[in-house]
Amino acid sequence: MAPLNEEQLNQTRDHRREQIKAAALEVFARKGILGTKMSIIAEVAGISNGLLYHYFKSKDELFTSLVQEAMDESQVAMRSLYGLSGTPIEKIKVLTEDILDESSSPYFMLIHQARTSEGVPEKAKQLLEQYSMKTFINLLLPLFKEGQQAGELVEGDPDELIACYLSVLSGLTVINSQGIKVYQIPKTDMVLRMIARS
Amino acid sequence: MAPLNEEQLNQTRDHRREQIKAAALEVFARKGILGTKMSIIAEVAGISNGLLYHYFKSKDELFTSLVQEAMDESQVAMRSLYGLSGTPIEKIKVLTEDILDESSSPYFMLIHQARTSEGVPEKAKQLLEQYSMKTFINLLLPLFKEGQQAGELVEGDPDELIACYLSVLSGLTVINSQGIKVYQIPKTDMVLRMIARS
Amino acid sequence: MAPLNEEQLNQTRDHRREQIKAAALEVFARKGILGTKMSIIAEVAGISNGLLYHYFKSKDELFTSLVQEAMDESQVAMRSLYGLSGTPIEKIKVLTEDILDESSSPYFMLIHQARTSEGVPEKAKQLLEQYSMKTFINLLLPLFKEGQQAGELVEGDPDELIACYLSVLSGLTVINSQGIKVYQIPKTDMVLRMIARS
Amino acid sequence: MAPLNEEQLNQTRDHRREQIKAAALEVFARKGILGTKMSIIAEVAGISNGLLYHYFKSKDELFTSLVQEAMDESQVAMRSLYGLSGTPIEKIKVLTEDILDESSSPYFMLIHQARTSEGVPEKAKQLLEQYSMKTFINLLLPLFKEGQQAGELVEGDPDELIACYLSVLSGLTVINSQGIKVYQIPKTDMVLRMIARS
DNA sequence: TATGAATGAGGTTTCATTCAT
DNA sequence: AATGAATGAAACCTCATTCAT
Repeated sequence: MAPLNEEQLNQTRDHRREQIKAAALEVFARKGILGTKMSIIAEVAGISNGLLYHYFKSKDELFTSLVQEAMDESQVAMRSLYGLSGTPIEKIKVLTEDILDESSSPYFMLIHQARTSEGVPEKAKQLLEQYSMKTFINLLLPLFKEGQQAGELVEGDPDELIACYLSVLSGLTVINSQGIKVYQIPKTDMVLRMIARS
Repeated sequence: MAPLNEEQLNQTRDHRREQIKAAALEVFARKGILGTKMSIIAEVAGISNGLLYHYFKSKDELFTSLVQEAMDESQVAMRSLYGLSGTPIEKIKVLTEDILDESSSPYFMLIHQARTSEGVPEKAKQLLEQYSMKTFINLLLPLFKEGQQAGELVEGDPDELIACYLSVLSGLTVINSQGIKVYQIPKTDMVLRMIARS
Repeated sequence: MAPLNEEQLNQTRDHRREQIKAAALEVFARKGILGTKMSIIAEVAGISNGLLYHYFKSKDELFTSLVQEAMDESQVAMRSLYGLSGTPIEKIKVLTEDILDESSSPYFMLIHQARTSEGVPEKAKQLLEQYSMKTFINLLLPLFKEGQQAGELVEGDPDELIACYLSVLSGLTVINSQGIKVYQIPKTDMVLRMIARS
Repeated sequence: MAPLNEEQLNQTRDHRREQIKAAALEVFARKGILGTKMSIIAEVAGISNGLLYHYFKSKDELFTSLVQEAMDESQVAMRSLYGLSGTPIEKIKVLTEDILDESSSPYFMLIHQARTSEGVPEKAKQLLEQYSMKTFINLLLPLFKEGQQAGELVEGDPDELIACYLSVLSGLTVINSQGIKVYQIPKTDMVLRMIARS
């Protein structure tokens, strides 16, 4: 008599949630919170306006949950570097390309939006403060230190080095998207030059 | 109390316009178009809400006129480099510090906002397309070429070099503001390393 | 497992209807029409949202059918007084206690809600007009007249007496519920004093 | 050059506020919070929807400020009794008529709505708890005690007496409005009988 | 010119009701 | 019969812009 078994339901629900999150991520990352209308997200997700609120309590909650996810994913990406083979600088290159790659960058762009835009919900701001920058710096610290010892990276306070490197990438990430086709440049090498010893 | 003569009136009028523009620049640069309310601009300018509309037809017009001005000022700043004494890389350093300096950066930030934000009026977008990037590149081209010939800058297509350099600065500009005190880093040197020959 | 026969099906159906009505009565009586969400009724009834609509076409219909039932029950309660032994004032006391008793009052509260709240469906209003007050007055008229003749009740137009008495009870009913524990007062005696001859 | 002097402005503003409050009081008192649409208040006040928000931050704030005012006014009405000449029961009769009089009752109705309806803002609830009932009881306590000593009122705990008396009036107040023309009865005398010694 | 009240279009959110399974 | 996802109308609220003075 039950219309759908529990597993099927959960599957559908999870699928919908992902579908909505994917749509929201795309739009939020590109347009920021204020530039994003819930109706657009609904449209992109191919669902009705009201259904959004079946899955997320509010625009703020949706945005915040994406920020949370973005932070997690970013950390995973950074942690995974240590599993790769290669010299420190090579690993950093992988990370850089990953961030600058449009297809994977929405998460980084979202974080950028959350950091630099107006209208970001308080909770998202707290997430950023808790996790961000310092956390990322700590994650990359061993890698950069190793790079410095190997003489691959420039000297100086590694914390500052990483912070600056991430800031530049964060900025470039946005420039890179937006449909702004400034120039298709091999940016990776240039960014690396900031931190690489010649 | 004799009524003001025409010149005085014009002076007052111009003064008001500048006053409004200064306020608007500050707010737009920090909060973007969508994050900026006309009422806030009025408040910062110390005038009433309605008076804004005596001087600027609309929010869009106000924003666009600021973008125009920002482009002009940026060009002036770049052109003025050629009047300085010093090697190319030294001149580029001056420009970089100028851009990264918070107090002078609102214009650069505004341009960044205009390039990367949602809700930018069509006319402002056209301005950006007309003038921007290519124009700036052309302005800096002699300087960068000179730098390459002098062996101070890395080799490669100078257009790409400049575009990338400006993109990074554009991104950093926003990071730099926003009260985001991520880290107080001597960014200038690091940014320069992207383009400087070791 | 043999399929259920028709009678069993009907029984199930009726049972469900009662289950829903009981839930709805409780919630409507406490929160009024506008304060009551269909989803809450479903939850209280322990069924799904959609199933409500298999048994009742709409919120309005559900509410209206409850009002109908409440009217009927109230009349039954009043009619049953005549079967009791005791003096008129004693019977009225029984009725009063019955109405003020929280556990039995939902029906009276519902009628109160229907009379005094916004958003009451037209059909429920018609029911109230058709049946209410005048009907109740007529039901109680013999009792009150008898009481007056016995010198137990104050004199005056018995219709007015009853109307006022019921109005007061109606008002108290709501005060009494709502979790408003203003004061635990032996209200019955005081209310009776309004109509009882000293 | 100033368009209107400050006094004129304040006058206009105050007038508007009162106009809005009057409209809101009327509608809230009759329909409760949930039954009242901001657009209706605007319509009744003869202004645009948006202007409401120029004067009151939200529906909740508007409602709450009215509740505050209603509490104040009620207290004033009760305090003023002590300035009247006459016996205690005569003063209580004045109060009763005042409350039951339709024209002055909106305030009492609003308080009733705030006490008994769903959707009442938290702040309004706090106001009710702070001030209500106990405060009113204390205000009337001397009067009722005096009445008891004079043998005009029935005996018993005066707190309970007052609480019950006010509850009945509160309930009647709503019945009385709503366009429910149940019966035009001389209710005052009947209500008084609840508390008056014969 | 200058003010701040006033308007109204448009965005967010809720919830009765319908639909697919 | 039963479920819970899905829809869409309608309410609240914001803010660019206009208006009366």
